[in-house]
Amino acid sequence: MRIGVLSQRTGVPPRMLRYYEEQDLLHPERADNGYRDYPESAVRLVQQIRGLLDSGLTTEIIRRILPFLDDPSQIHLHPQCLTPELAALLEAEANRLQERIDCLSRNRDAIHAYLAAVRALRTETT
Amino acid sequence: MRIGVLSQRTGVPPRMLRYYEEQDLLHPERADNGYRDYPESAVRLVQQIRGLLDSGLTTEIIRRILPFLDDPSQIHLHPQCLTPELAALLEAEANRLQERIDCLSRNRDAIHAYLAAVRALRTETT
DNA sequence: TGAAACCTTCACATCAATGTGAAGGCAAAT
DNA sequence: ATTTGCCTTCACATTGATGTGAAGGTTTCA
Repeated sequence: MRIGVLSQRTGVPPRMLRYYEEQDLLHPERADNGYRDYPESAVRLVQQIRGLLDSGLTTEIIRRILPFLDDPSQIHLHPQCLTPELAALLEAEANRLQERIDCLSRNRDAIHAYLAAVRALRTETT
Repeated sequence: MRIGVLSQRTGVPPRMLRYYEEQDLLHPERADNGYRDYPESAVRLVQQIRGLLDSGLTTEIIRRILPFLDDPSQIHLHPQCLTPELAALLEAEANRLQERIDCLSRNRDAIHAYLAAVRALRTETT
């Protein structure tokens, strides 16, 4: 699929898709005329990249962990590919994700608690 | 406490503490000589702001939800203060936090799954 | 009193992510 | 075949969060 179609299906402007490619997050094939040719799986991939970017991860970190996220080909799944350094990096990234999750969860809970408290007050005084 | 102390205790440079004030996230008192004077509670507040910023929230959104997050004085806790519009805004923000949480959780799980799979392979072939 | 270490404001620089426009080639349809 | 719309690259602008430095006042302590 071409860049315009992928853009429409993901809501991400073509300019950004080219930028993600420049950042080594996408690697579309090229047609004979030089046009980018994305596989069907690119739709989910772009959505995943967007979600991670929106969650405050930088393209550099995304580039590093992306190869290990729901990779269907599992080409990396050879034990000798998981050096201790790489394992440590992945653990560290997972921990940083967890920190963000905890932070967001706390604040989500605080918002809900506030709403619940006000509503309780309202019914109480009705 | 003065800005240098708060900076040391939070790891956030003074420049940023002044920026957060400019963005209406912090409101320190001023001493006679014009120096900023932060209360003890500012330490936790700054940590909370940092967590939210790191999680991809913008200062504008943080400014809007901050008054409702673990506010001990509960000065906002009057039912008539919670207009339907404000309630909707808070609900919407909570939902956006939830989306981020889900996205980060999925990717954290994917990393863990990858590590577990490689480790299983390793023991299997040992 | 003077030096060191803080504070103030102002201003300009940087960095990542994104917007936008120009100049030109390709493709599908009337 | 020409228009219309998409594609290409190149390049400069913007925005939000930061870094950094200048110029000057304050506090502390020797």
